[in-house]
Amino acid sequence: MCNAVRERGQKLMAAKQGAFVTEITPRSEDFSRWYTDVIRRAELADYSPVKGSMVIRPYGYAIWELMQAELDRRFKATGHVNAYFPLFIPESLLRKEAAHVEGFAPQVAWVTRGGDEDLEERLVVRPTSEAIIGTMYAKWVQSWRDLPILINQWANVVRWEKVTRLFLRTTEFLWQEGHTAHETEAEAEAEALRMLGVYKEFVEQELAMPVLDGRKTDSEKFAGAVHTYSIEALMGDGRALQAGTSHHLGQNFAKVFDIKFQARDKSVQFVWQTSWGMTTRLIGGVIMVHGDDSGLILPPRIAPHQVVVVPIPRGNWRETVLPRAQAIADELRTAGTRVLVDDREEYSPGWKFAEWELRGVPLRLEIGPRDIERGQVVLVRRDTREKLPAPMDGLPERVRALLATLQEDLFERARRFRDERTQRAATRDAFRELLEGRPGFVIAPWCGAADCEARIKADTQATIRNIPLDPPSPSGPCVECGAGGQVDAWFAKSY
RNA sequence: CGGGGCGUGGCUCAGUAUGGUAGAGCACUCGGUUCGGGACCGAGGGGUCGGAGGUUCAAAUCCUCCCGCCCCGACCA
Repeated sequence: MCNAVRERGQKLMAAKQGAFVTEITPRSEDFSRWYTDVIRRAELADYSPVKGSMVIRPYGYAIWELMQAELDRRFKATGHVNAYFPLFIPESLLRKEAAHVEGFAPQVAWVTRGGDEDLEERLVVRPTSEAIIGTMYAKWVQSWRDLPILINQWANVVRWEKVTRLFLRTTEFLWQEGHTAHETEAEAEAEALRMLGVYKEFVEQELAMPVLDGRKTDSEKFAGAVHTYSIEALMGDGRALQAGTSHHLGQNFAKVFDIKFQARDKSVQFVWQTSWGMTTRLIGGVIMVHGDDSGLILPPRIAPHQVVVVPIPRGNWRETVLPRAQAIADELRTAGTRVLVDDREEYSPGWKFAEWELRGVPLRLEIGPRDIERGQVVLVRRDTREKLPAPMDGLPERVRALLATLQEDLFERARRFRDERTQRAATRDAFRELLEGRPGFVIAPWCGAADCEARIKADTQATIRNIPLDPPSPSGPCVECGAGGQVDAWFAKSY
């Protein structure tokens, strides 16, 4: 109660001091609350009556659609095709791969009844689709000529999570899962790495989120994989977020699902497989990497509205200002920019400024009678709040250039933050100090033993996020046990 | 799943120690004046207090059980 009173007091103070938005908890005060406040106030998502499950609202879904389009384009460009497999998987199929079941069993939702009859065999609601897809691949592959199979699926999956958070971990979530089958181990390995590269490029280019690409340790890899690659991003509170994973499955699933083919040398072989996925969690990542105390900041490339036009009503503005605003919007649209004209009369311009900042629109375009006299508009960047008067002539080009700059600047800012929060530790004590002082990535030599990894996790909560591809030689002995270091690993507390 | 916190109009909360039948601000509706950083005046609508039991003449308030959300830990995208 005391807290509530104090908080309200602080919010009022903030308002008096000229802060623009007072309806969300400041990021520095309580990062978690800030995160959920932003999501709800920006209308990205809402809690649903189903425990652990959320509703993705139109504005949030529009972001997902833009991500989907960009990812899908990249999948097609690398020769993949989309298909759809069933939501339900017979228990017996899931059980075939021992490590796989073991990994997923605690998170699986079961269907035991259909209508008014008990099922003869229980079904699981897919937590991932290796089992059902492997079963189908066994039917489709006879010869080396049938390979590779490069299929992607856009779907929902269910994992019975104990603790859920909007976007980051919900019982049901949306994702994309690629499942490929190849003739050789080298080909599968190349595919796993290629898709990791696609993910990195996508996240950095479209989401302006710098990521570290690397390999997971054995204890962190996907259940049933030979090895797992991931890209890891650093959130605004210094915790890491796994933004995408790509697995080399070897022949583990091929052997249990019997996916065989006649090879070029006429021998019968098992296929080599990969799988890779990205989820709606990325939306949570975008919020936590770019957002500020005023709310969301969306990278232009995934912003549902890249520009919001706010006409300033004054005098007979409906005859003068509004038509100009509409004309400018049309011009921008023709040039390929996503524009919204906020012509609502029930809200003041100031209210609209705050509202669209909260919703993360990258660029605001103000146009009023004064501007029209001068043949200009006022552009305002969401990230820096800079006000930039711009002549009406050549506006589409100016806006496009500004959006591109903003996209780059967001990436640069995030990269600088990540770099500032990435430190090296050579000793056990230094490692612990760094983690407690300024949360972020800590690079430290590791001997490769699962024990050391587990011990570090147990007393610092930090895990090895991944080990960079082509790691340099270790910088010293293992931070935990002092034995010869094998690699420099990237540690962090994570979501 | 363990520890802690919280559920009262759409939102933020007051009211709960001392039971007497629900209030504020914001939001919303209508009318008018406004509008270059969350405008103002006037008139309205809306809650049975997370749910179910119980105690009592009387329960938001006391008791029991259940549910949900948030935060911190063990598991995961």
